[in-house]
Amino acid sequence: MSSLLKIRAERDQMSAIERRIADFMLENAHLLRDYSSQQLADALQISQSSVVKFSQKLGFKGYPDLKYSIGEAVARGSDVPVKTAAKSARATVRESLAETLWQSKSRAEEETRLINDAGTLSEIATLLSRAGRVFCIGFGDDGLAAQAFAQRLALLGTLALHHADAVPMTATISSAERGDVLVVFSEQGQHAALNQLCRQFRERQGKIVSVTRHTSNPLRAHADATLLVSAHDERSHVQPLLYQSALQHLLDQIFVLMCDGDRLEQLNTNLEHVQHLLDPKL
Amino acid sequence: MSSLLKIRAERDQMSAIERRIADFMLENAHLLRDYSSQQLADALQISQSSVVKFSQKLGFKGYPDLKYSIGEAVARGSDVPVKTAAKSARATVRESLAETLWQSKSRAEEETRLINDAGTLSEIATLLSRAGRVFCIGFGDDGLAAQAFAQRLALLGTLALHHADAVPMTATISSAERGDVLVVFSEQGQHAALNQLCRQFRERQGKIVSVTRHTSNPLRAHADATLLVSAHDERSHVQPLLYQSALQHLLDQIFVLMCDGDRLEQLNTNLEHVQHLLDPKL
DNA sequence: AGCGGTGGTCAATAATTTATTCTTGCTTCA
DNA sequence: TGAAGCAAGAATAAATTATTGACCACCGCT
Repeated sequence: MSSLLKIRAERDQMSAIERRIADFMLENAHLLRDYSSQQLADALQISQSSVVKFSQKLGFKGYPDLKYSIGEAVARGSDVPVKTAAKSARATVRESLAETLWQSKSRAEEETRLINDAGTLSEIATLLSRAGRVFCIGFGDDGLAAQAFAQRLALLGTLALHHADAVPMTATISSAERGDVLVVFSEQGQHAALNQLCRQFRERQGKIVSVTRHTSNPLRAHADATLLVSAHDERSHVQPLLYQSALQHLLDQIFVLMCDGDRLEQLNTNLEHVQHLLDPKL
Repeated sequence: MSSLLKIRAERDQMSAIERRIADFMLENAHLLRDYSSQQLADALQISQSSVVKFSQKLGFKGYPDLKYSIGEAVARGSDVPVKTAAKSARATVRESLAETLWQSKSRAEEETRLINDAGTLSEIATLLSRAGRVFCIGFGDDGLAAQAFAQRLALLGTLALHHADAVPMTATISSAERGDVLVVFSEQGQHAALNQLCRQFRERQGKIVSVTRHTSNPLRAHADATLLVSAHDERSHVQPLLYQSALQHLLDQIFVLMCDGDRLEQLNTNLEHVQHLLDPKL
């Protein structure tokens, strides 16, 4: 996996100084060859140990190891595109819109893949498979994702409930018991009401899965398992699209993982019923 | 020039020990990452200084520099192909789920791109931009897509209404007038109630946009403009995911096309408000 | 507001790695 | 034979990197 992508993916979750290091590396990846950890530290006016800790935090043995890895990434050409360099001709933009937008989505997907290890995904899939009931909650766009996910689960024969409002959810949750799972969708993970809800749910012995952006946020801390999304674009109207796409892909993976033997049959039966409902002729 | 090539070229005029170093590096280029000059020397039963001198003789600043360069060469692929049999089968399957699923989505996206020309997309974007009110309707998964789209439009300052039920929609539509647009989401396009609705809407001089799978279906026939989705997978539980993804991408394109000047400002204002709502602290 | 606790930073320093120096031994050629 | 030239290694200097411990800021909680 490209170390540059990894840096990009983790960037959100970094402290100010770490982010400066990350940015420097992303921008000057090809110059890094001539930088020792000390020189890099001097260039950024920070301490050398910060550079080393940065490297280790990303999972490398140390600074030289990270440097080596970046060297590989650059050589491989999987360099992070400097910017989506605002193309001059509007016509060009239009023609390739589908393609460039999809590329952005692909990048977001890859970043997201890097920060959720496969083990966690299957753990969550197992957790949901064995759950008594699954509660999904989220507001705004997150609410729609929650609802869609709940519908998917329902097709698999899992009892899944969804709310886009904290008040009825509070009531519903008061009946939760051991074995139930709460899936909380919150891009920023800052919503006080949701944290409250989690505490309440935890008291009733339920398991909590959080789905948030890859920043440090209170919601993650409360959760038994976390799903993380990374999606970036300087254009404020595009970023939400990328977030939604990466999030959806994550959920889709969970869904696929849950589709085994019995549940798959259940799904097929349900799909057939739905088909009939929509078009009695068939 | 690739450092590996250089080593091979110089090999013939090297001393015995240098040649052993050269051979070791050529054979184990991909393992060199984990060797310090001392370890390499130990492995070859030679002195560490010989390794350093070897590096310098070849024109590198020192051993790390040579190592870095070899890393690049390997990454660039100018090396003997590495065997990738390391991972266990199960782990590989798991890890690649994300990737293969995404590839499937990419395929669906591409198919979909091919059957909707850019012109149609911008026409629809224009239509929606100029619309008085936009009505979105769909059932099941389509309903969620409709809702999400309506929410997006609302953020752009367009008056957008959404229903997942034909009955209230009928009522709402009865107030439709020229300049309004109805966006009908229906994967199969077979739903009688929706056709009914379209007829009613057309009588009131509204424009109709259909969003369906790329089959011949009655809904397409009723529409002024059509969006088509292509998504195929033999696994019944995967196909809906692909459909959803491709559909979403189409809608995202429309959305991006609609984001210009005024509306973009409106969007940013709205996003800010939403941000405040979710996290008053910011 | 106050209070542990956590996490991040830096200066100092330890540890490791790399580079140089200096010595030795070998070969070559006058 | 002996001086020059060169390769290699041991010892050591230099550099780079990694760790430690102290300090501070911030966060969530009471």
